[in-house]
Amino acid sequence: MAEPIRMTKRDAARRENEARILAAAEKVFAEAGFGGATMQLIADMAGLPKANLHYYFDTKEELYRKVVQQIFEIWLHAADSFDNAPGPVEGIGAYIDAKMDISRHHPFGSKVWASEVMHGAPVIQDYLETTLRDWTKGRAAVIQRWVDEGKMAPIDPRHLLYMLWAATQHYADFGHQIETLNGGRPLTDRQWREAKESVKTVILRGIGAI
Amino acid sequence: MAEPIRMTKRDAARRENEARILAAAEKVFAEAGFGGATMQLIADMAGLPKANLHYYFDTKEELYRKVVQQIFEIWLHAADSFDNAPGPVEGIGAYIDAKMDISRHHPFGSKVWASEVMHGAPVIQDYLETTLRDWTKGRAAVIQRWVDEGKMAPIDPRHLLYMLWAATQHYADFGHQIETLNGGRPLTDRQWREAKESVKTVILRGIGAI
DNA sequence: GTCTATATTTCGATAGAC
DNA sequence: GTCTATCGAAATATAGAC
Repeated sequence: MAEPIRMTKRDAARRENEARILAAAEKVFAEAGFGGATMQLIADMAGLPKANLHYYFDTKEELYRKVVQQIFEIWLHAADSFDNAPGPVEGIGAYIDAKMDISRHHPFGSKVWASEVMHGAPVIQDYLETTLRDWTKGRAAVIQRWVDEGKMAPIDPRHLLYMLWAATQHYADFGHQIETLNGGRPLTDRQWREAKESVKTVILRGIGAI
Repeated sequence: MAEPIRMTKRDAARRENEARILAAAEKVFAEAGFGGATMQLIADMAGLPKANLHYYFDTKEELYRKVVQQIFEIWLHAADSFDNAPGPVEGIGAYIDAKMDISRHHPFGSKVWASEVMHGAPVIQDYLETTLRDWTKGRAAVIQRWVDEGKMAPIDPRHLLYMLWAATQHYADFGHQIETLNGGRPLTDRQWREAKESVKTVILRGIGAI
């Protein structure tokens, strides 16, 4: 009779510990890279003995893989803003907003993703070739339709998508450089709004949508 | 009497070995990150015994530092295209051309730079705070002048610079992703030209310069 | 200047008591 | 499930013959 309750408690502890470890791992992997990250650093940041990490995640690589998968999900959700939009002003505008918000609130995830891709995507190559390829194909078709409908200038949809990814993720991946050039201070709320507006204005006017 | 010649030969050998090591190190650091790179890998790629690396560069960190400095010089030279331009179309257009060429021909350097900044610039923080800060201030002033002269729309010069860096370097740093989305094949000459034109068109129209 | 062999350290992973 | 102690592998760095 006590079993269900004990299982629930145990499961709750497991979930919490896993979440703590994943959050710590995301930060450490982002700041030190996969090779520079150590299980000891992650354990210290999670407030757990190193051996416990190996209890929840067999190997360092498995832990890293989970972190990258987590990030990938976040990227995919940003695409929702893109859908069901009547035209590029709403669709691309909302997408930029969503991506900029992610850069601000998930900078570690963005960096881990960037690092993974820069090193040749040794862990998530299959995602690139399946999920991301399909996603890109679909969005490129939407953009092409907007071009055909005369709602924006004729731009290669692929290169436009790359520009959107580049411009938005830059604020996370190169956040340290931006902060340094900002006098060593993080961007304020106001500056983040200005950044968003700058990106949206240049892109939307650049594709002839406004 | 023979000394000068022997010194010259020795110096030539030294320079060639250093260059070989630096080229190999740039590639390995780019592909594996600082932590993932090993002196053995670099030595193998340079075709030298591992101990020789320590003869030319005392520590792994010193070798890495030299690689990053080399890259920094390349970035600075790209700024020449930006100067002495009558307006944004010529200045920013030439800058985009130069940065895109660097992304194509120095992808490893770009990745090492990106990785260094992403990890908080532990090695080149002083460069960010001096050389890069001054450089950015100067270019931002030029852009602001163009705005004041009515040659382009009122855009925050900082955010425009970030967009230029982001859009151009993305083709190096995320080259693997772009290649995967291109059917697993590197961009052709034609596709590189299209990429350049896309970036230039969107940016220059986006800032109201064309 | 070059290279082999090795010292020293660090890290990922595990064993085993609790 | 948790934690201490430790193993074994791998990496940086160096010693010393040539």
